[in-house]
Amino acid sequence: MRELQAPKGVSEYFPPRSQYFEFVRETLIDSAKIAGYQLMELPVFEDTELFRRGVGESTDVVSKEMYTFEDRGGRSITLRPEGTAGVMRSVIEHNLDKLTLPIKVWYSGAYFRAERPQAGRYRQFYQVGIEAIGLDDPEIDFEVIAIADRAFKELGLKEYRLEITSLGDTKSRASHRKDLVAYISKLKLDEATSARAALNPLRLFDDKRSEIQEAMAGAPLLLDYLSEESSANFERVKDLLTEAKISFTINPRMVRGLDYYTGTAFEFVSEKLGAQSGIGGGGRYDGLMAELGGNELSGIGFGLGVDRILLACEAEGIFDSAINRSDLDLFLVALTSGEKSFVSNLLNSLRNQGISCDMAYGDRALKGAMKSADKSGAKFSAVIGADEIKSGNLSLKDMKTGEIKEVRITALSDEFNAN
RNA sequence: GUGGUCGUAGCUCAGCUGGUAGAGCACUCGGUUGUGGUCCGAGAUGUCGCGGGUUCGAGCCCCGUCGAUCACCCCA
Repeated sequence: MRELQAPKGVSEYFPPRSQYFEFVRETLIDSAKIAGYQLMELPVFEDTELFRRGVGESTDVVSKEMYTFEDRGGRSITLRPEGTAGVMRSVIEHNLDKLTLPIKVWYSGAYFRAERPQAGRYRQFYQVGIEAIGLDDPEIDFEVIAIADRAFKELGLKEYRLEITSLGDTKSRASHRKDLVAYISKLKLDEATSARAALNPLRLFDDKRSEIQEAMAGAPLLLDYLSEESSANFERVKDLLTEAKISFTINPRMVRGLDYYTGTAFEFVSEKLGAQSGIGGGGRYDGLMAELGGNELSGIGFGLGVDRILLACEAEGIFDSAINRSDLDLFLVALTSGEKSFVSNLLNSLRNQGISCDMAYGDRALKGAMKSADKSGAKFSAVIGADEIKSGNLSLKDMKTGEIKEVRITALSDEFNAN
């Protein structure tokens, strides 16, 4: 074991793979931005109470997966396990709900859950999320789903599916729950499972064990209990998705892990990942704002798992053809150490003019320096020796074609700005 | 939190029934005068995850531990 190593279960991204991570994250964010969502930058830690009330005591996330500690002032602090609760807190705290509605925000960052690590499941993971608050309308439900779907298509993902359902309103949920509990009480379950069912009977729908799935086959479905309004909303969302040619399947057994969801709920699942195949999910939450002490505003949002989406992209071979994503225009090589300060200055002045360029550092032989030029992925390279400095001309080499053309050193910036 | 598998050079891995380590890739240098990507040659590299035990002797066996991985639970 190394003396120092990263804590268990964290994901890290470094070159060259970090460029794909960045690409994925930026693509997800762009999809939200072009729909009018604005940045919300929030703390990674919050008062523990926020998640207890916001996410729900009955959830596994709160009951056993939070990183909670006491700070120096004796306050109970928790590393955010998800993003929505923090957004709500901030909206309420800064009275954003008094402004024009809906509030449409996006956010991105690290989240923390103390789970056993697994492929696609990390203790620190990254999400891009959006929330549209203060509007209860199928149109906005559709918009939120479409933003996620557009992001995935933009990335080039094909092997994924969208599952949707409606979790109904408070009344429909209550009557369904009553029947479901009655149904479950007749089943023979082991201790752990019935304890889980007692906390949230819906969980049993999600159990992967075949005996449980068989036992649940005849269980009453929430979709059959929807109120007229919920049902009409759900129909409208489905129609909009169909019109937009966003394919989906209805999964009446879908369960969301956090307690606050109501109404439209959805999940994007990659076909190319293992057990942790959910690449994004979200839904509507009616009672959350009020629960946290704010106005009775409804909202909808999603969280997209950047780590898993990156994994899915790789599994689909999306980056195979992207051989070179380097941003460098030019790579300079000093022939001998005598030209290094000249090159260094030239480099600096080119950068001042907005040209992305780099140079071979250290005392490497020309062959080695050219190798680093190659590896840098720069579009052009140039060797600078005493001759070039004297004449003021250099040979600009196109690294792809090998073509060389003479350029005045003073005209270098024009050469690149023209492109 | 539960269970399975695994942990050898920077990376991917080989190492027979225990005798103190190897390959490919990558890396560095070179193949005569200042141009990379192919080819050829040379070179460097490891406390075999860590700790303990068994043994004359362990990378290979046993125990523990840390980590990874896969599944359950749960979820992004």
